[in-house]
Amino acid sequence: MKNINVVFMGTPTFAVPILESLIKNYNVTLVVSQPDREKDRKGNLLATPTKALAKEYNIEVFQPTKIKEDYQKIIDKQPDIIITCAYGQIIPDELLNYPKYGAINVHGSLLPKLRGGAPIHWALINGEKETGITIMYMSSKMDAGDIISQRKIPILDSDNLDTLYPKLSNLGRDLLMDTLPDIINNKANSIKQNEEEVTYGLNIKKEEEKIDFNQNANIINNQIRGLSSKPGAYCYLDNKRLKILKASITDIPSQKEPGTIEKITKDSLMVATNDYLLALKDIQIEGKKRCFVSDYLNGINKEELINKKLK
RNA sequence: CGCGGGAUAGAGCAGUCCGGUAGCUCGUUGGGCUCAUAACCCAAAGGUCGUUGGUUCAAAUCCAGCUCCCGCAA
Repeated sequence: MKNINVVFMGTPTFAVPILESLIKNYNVTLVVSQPDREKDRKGNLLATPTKALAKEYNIEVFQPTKIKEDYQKIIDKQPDIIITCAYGQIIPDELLNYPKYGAINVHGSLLPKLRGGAPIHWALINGEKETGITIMYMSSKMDAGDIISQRKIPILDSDNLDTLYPKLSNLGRDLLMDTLPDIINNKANSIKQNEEEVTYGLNIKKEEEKIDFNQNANIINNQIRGLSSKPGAYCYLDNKRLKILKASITDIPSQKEPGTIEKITKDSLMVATNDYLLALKDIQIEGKKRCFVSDYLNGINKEELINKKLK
């Protein structure tokens, strides 16, 4: 398979195992990623994860600001196939139509469910019991192309973003490796997506990270799972930002106004919601490191904390 | 030089303003109580107070530089 000329387009950590596997088995001649945007506190730009990996293997990297206008470099590589995974920009038709084996995408949901940039987050937030990977041909519409292959994975109650994300990333890698030979040998069948079943999992907005305790405990818990540990679901305690990284639902009915710290146990802050108490287990207060609630409770006056409200 | 918070025992914190014996809660170890225990009681170990320099009779504390961690913003 080393004779197949692959251009890979992808940006975040999710794409890394997939890219690495491609590098080992195919001839990846160019890696396209979003421009470096993330900075550390000193203002230094950090390389995107796929760029960092490409550099390890001495593969050329291309980071156009607008792929829509700036794609000739990819054509010049004369790819046999373009493989994308969480690239982050809409790719122009000229590119999608160029390679003889087409342009395919590895997506972190069971399409047509959860089209968009944050399918893993939303699968958790929505409380789904299963999700998976879809490999499809790309079309000009976001995540709407014909499906080549899919593989499912259960979502466990114990899963959060930190655990599900790498599972899906590795699943994507495995499915791609199993699917690619069929594509190259023209044995792949693809089917259209059922437009009536389309749902979206668009990128998370800031306001979607904020917790509204005026909901049922399981809804809040799913939000916490879907955002943990980064960016983290948050609320405010004493005007300080409090991220909640892990919680669990109890069967104790809430007595007080939603958001009230109703009870404190050895290892939990029990917060009132619309229905049952939510037991906070793992938190991070603004300016502090993440810590278990059991540790946090060792350092504070519990009497003063009780009946305070999270907003 | 984007804004702000922080660094004190294995963990979470107080003490810093106003310099003078290193504290709290938990954990660990040993002992006791108990049918038993994650419960209770007693005891012990565990700290160059991030780092370097300055002021002082005396610095965790005051002053200056540096390092690292975290939140926000991009």
